[in-house]
Amino acid sequence: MELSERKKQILKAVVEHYIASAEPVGSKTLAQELGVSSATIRNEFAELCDLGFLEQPHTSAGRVPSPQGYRLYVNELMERRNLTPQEAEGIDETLRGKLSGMGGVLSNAGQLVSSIVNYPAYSVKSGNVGLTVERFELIPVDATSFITVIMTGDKNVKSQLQHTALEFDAARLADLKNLLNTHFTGKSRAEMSAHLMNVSEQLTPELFLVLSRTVEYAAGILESAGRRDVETTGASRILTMPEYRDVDKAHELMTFLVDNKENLPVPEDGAPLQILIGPENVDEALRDTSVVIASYDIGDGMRGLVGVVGPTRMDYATVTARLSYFAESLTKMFGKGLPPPKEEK
Amino acid sequence: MELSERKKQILKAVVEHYIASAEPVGSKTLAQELGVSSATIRNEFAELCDLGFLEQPHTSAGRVPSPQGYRLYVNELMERRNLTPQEAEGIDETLRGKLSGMGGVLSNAGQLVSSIVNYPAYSVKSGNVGLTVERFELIPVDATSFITVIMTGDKNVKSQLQHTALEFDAARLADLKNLLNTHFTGKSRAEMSAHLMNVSEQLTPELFLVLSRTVEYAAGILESAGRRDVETTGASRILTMPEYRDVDKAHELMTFLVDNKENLPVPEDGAPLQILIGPENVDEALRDTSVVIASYDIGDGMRGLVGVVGPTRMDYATVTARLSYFAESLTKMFGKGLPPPKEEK
DNA sequence: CTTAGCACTCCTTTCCTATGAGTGCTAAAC
DNA sequence: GTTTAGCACTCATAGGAAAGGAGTGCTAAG
Repeated sequence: MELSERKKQILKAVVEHYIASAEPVGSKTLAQELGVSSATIRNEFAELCDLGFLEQPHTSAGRVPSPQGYRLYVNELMERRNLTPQEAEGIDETLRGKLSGMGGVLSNAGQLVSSIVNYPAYSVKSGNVGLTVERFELIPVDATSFITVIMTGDKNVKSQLQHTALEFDAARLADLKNLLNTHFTGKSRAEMSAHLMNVSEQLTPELFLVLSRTVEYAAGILESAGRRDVETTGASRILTMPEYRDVDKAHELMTFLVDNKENLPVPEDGAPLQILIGPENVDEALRDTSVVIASYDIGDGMRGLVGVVGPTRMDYATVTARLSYFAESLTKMFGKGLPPPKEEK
Repeated sequence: MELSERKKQILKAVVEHYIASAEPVGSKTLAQELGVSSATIRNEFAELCDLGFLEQPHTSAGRVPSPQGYRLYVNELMERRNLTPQEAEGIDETLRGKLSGMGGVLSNAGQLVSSIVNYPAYSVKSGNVGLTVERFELIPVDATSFITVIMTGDKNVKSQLQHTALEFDAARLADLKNLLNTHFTGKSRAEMSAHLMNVSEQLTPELFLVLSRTVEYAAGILESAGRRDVETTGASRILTMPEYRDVDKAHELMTFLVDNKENLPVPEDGAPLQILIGPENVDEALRDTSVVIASYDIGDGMRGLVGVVGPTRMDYATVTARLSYFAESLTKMFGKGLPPPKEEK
């Protein structure tokens, strides 16, 4: 069933007042605003309560939006405002500063978002599970050490100095490199270690040791690339919010954000922006919080993910606007950025 | 002037009770413990107050150690206990787990320490300012891209895929590599950019662009290696401590730990363990906190640094014991670790 | 020098009482 | 039939008084 226009207006007003003040909204406040008497508002309040859009903290208090109320607000009532030029400029500024300053925007995405929206935030590096090594290179350094360079299928390059017990002349190194490139490229971690066993008998123990070191290094790279990494930042921002004046509540959420970050919601579908309100979160610890998640394009068809966590009384309009803008900016940056930052993390 | 033995005992007892309970210690408590009457204790209390080792929150409350009291406790009174086997095992366990699991123990040092001592902690990666590039390597990938490998003076290796507008055959690449190795090794960032200007005229603009990209990449590496990095972890742990039941106080410290981490104390001298108590901290924000800092040997004569932050009522005995053990373990690990972990961060 | 005794301080807790914002309901007005 | 004025009622919050109690400082005796 559809709410009357006035009910919607009232709900919208309640949500917005409550977001701004964190205090239950009374009928008088809205009476002035909507040009009807407080009694009328009260009647509407009562109905909105029955319908489950509003709640009363206690009998003689004002009204507070229920999760369902927020949901309707977010879906239909909220004005999807654009950023003010100042806001946009601020975000651009933040992005520019960090982009040139540090290697990875990606690893800082959470931090950036948190400072942009002023709520705790998290960023997810989705694991690239099918990744394999595309190429091995070995560069001689001195008699007993060489540089291992590994390029993975996603064109990332990692390298490491490797000391050995063996002496390597150019020819032996070339042999080793050949061995690596013929037998250990295009293989998963499991396949690599299986293969390592296969060749173990054809090699001297010393050479085998060197080889397995290199392969382990490669496996480590694949493993870390395959791992889904979640980083949270700005958790302490909740301490400024009235809902977390209670230290225990704050502590609970903060430890969750830090220790259980893997359980933060990561929607699988590709919606550019997703909002989870209160009990819509599966995780018990997020039942009175809302999460806004945006995804952005990293290039190579890969997607990055950033989320914002806050009380259900979150400023959805601002957060969604800013987060969308941020995600779009990032997508643009990766789209046009000539060589996408292959900088090592 | 030297305190009487009994005064020391009393001070010690007060400190230890207060550390355990966070509540002012009364004369009765200690009377039982020391086998004298509460009146005697009170007399001693009064004198210890006059001498500045104890304080009274208010006239009719028990006594609390003053910073000076903690200082004496730490310097003379505290029993530098050894770890219980369980504690040692726990730390070893933590170290082992993280060591094999992740690349850098270093970057996780703060986190490890925080979990070991149960206070917020930080780790400092001291900047290597005089670092230069030791060697450039370029590995052809396809016509218009190659891998840049850079080994720095400290034997760390970083690499990146570089796309160019130019076509590079093996000979040109070798030329470029030569140019890099003859003119841009052993140079500081400033010298590198100066040199870049010098050679700019002898090259085609396209080639110059490629060269400068590579040099910029190198400069970036040196810059990040030269930067002193501080990371804090476990800040939320303060929320369990009675002194931070007050959200505003907690918030103040937490934002300091996160946003001003560069201002966390980094002693220059090489003491293996240093303790800063309350007002001994220069920074205003740390005036009611204590900081315990340990340094450990990374090899190559470099030192790592980890610090623990907590209320002045910190459990110094446990923290120092565990932190020392941790630092020693790390030193040992780096000492014997055959090739010290040159893993890229 | 130690200790029992005692008056005193002052924090903490508890209980009580306004206060007041806000409600639900009824009955009149539009 | 919706809107509104009026009114009794609810209940969280703030303020203040009183009680309780832990701990003190001081004095005088052991």
